[in-house]
Amino acid sequence: MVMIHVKTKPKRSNLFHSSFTSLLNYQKNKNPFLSHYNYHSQAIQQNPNTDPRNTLLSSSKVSNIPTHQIQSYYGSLLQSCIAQKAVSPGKQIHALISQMGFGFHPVLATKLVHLYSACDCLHNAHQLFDRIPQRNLFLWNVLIRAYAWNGPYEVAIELYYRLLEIGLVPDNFTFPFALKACSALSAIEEGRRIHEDVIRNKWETDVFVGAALIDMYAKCSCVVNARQVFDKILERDVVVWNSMIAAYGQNGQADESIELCREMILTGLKPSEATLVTVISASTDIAALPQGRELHGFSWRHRFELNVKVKTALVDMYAKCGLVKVARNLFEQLGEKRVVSWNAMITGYAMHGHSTKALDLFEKMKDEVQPDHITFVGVLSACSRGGLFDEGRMFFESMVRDYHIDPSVQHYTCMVDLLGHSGRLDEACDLIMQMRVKPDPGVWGALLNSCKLHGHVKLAELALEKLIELEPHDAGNYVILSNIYARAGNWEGVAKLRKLMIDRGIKKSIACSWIEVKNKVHAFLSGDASHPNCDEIYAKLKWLEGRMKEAGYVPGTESVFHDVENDEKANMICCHSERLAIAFGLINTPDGTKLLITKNLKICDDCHIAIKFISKITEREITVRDVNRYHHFKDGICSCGDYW
DNA sequence: CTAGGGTTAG
Repeated sequence: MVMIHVKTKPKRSNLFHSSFTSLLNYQKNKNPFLSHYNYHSQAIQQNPNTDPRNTLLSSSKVSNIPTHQIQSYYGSLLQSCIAQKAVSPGKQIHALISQMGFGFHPVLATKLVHLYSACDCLHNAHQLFDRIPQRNLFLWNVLIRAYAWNGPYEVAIELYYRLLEIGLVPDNFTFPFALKACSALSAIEEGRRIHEDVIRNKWETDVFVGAALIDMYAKCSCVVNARQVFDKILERDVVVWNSMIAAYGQNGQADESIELCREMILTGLKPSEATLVTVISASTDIAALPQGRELHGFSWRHRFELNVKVKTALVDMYAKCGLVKVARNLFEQLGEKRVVSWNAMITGYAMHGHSTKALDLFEKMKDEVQPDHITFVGVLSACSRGGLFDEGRMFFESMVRDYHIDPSVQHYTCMVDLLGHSGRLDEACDLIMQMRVKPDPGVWGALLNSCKLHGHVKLAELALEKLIELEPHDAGNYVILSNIYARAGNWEGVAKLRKLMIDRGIKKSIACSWIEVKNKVHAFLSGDASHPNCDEIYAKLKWLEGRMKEAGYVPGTESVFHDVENDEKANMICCHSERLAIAFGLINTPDGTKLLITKNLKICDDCHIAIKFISKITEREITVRDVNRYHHFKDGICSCGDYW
C-alpha cells in the first residue's frame, strides 16, 4: 500500500480528505466501484451543486501532494478498473486526469487504452492511442489484441504492419494477437507472412505463439502446416495439444483428433474440460456415433461426467447423431442448464424436424434463461422445417420486439425459407431486399431452393446471379438452377448454364457418403467401385431397383448434370454415393437395424425418392444427414415432408 | 511494471 501524508486542515479539505480515505479503502478492498462511487456520493452530499469532477480537480490544486503521487493513485485506480472491467468509473477518471493535464501521461494513458480495449470501447481506445506521443510495444499489443477479439480484424493486421514499419520488434504477445486476427479472416497469406516473422524472431517454440499458429493454420484448412508447427514445439502444454486436437476436428478429421487425444494422455498430461469438449464436437461434426459413445465413457473415466460443458457437448453429439431421446435424457440430467445447453437441445430437435418438441422446449426455456440469437435460429428453423408459417412469423416479430435481438443473416435465412416453403416467394425476395445486414450465400441459397420447390424460374435466375457474385466457384448453385430449367423443359437454359460452368472451369465437388458398421467407417464416392464388397453392393442395388420399379419408381434424370447419354444417366443415379452406402448397410447389418448415412453434399431429388421406396421395401429406418439437414425415411415417408 | 493461446449453438 502506498502511504500518503496529507497535511490537511479538516475545515479546508474535508472533501479531499474523504476522497483519499476512500481511495485508501479501495486499496484495501480492491473495489473501484465502491471507492469511486463512494467518493462521488460523498462529494455530492457535501455540496449538491458541485460537479464532482471539478471538486476533485480544485482540491488537488490546493493540495500540496506531489504530482507523481496523484498519478500513482489514478494508476492504481485504473489498474483495478481494468481487473474488474469497470469502464464507467474509468471514463470518469479519464475526464479527471485530462483536466489535470495528465491525459497523455505514458503510464496512465496506456492503462486507459488497456481499459477501453478490454471493455469493448475500441473507438475510445483507438482515439486515445492515436494521440499518445510515446507509444511502446505494450500499447500496440493491447490495441491489436482488442481488434483481434472484436474486429474489424483487418485493423489488427494493419496495426501489426504499422508496428513493424516504425521499427518495433513484435514479441510473444504481439504474435498470438495478430495471428488470431488472421484466423478470424482465414487470411492464410498474412498468416504465413507473420509465421516467417515468428521464425525470424525465434518465437516458434513458444507455447502461446505455437498454439496461435496451429489455430491459424487450422482455420485456414492447412492441417498439415498446423501439425508441422505442433511437432516443432518441444514442451507442449494442454492448450497446445487442444489446439492441435481442435485443428483435426475443425477439418473433418475426427479420428486423428481422438487419436491425438489418446496420445496426449499417454504422455501423462491430463485432459482438460476443453479437451473433452473439442474432441466430442469433432465426432459430432461427422456424426460418428461409436466414437461419440466411446468419448461418453471416456468422460466418465476422467471424471468429467458432472461437468456442464462436457455434458452439453454430449447432448449436442447425441442429438446430431440421431439419438434425440438419449440427448434429452442427458439434457434433463444437467445440473445447470445454460443458454448453450438449451440451444443445443432445441436445434437438435429442429434439425430432425421435431418442430413441436423444439417449440415446447423453447416455452420451458423462457421461464429459466434469457434466449439469445442462436435460440431463435433454432426456433425459426423448427418453424420453417415444420411448415409452421404463422408461428414462425410470430417468433420473428417477438424476437425483435420482446428480446431486442437484431435479426442476423441466419434469422433472415430461416424466414426466407419459411416464406419460400409456403409459396410466398415475392415476399421472401422483398425481405432480402430490405435486410439491414448484407445478404450472404445462405440467404440467396434459401431463395434459390424455394424457387426449386415452386418452379419459379425468374426469381431463381436472380438468386443465382447474386450467388455467383458471392461464391463464383460453388457448383451446387448452378446445378439447382439447371434442374429448375430442366424441370420447366428449358433445355436452352440448361445448355447455357453448362457452357458457363465449362467456361469458368467450375467442377462439381465429388459426392461422398459414409456409414458406420461395426465401429468402422465405410466411405463411398459416387460411382465408386473400389470397395472390397463392390460386387455384392451393386448386386443389391440391382435387386432393389427391380423391386422399386415394381412399386412404381421411375428413375428421374434431371439431377444428372454432366454430359452423358440418357441411359447412362439412369445408371449414374443408381450408383450415387448415398445409395452405395445404404446398400452396404443393408448387406452388413441384421434386419431391422436403423441406418445412419452422412453425405458431404445435399441429397439429390432422385435419391430422395428412391430411399423412400427402399425404406418401405426393406422395412428399415434410414437416416441421411446431408450438409444442412436430416432426412428420416420410414415406411416410404421422409420426415422432411419432401420440402428441403 | 502491466497482457496472452484451445472448447460447446445453423
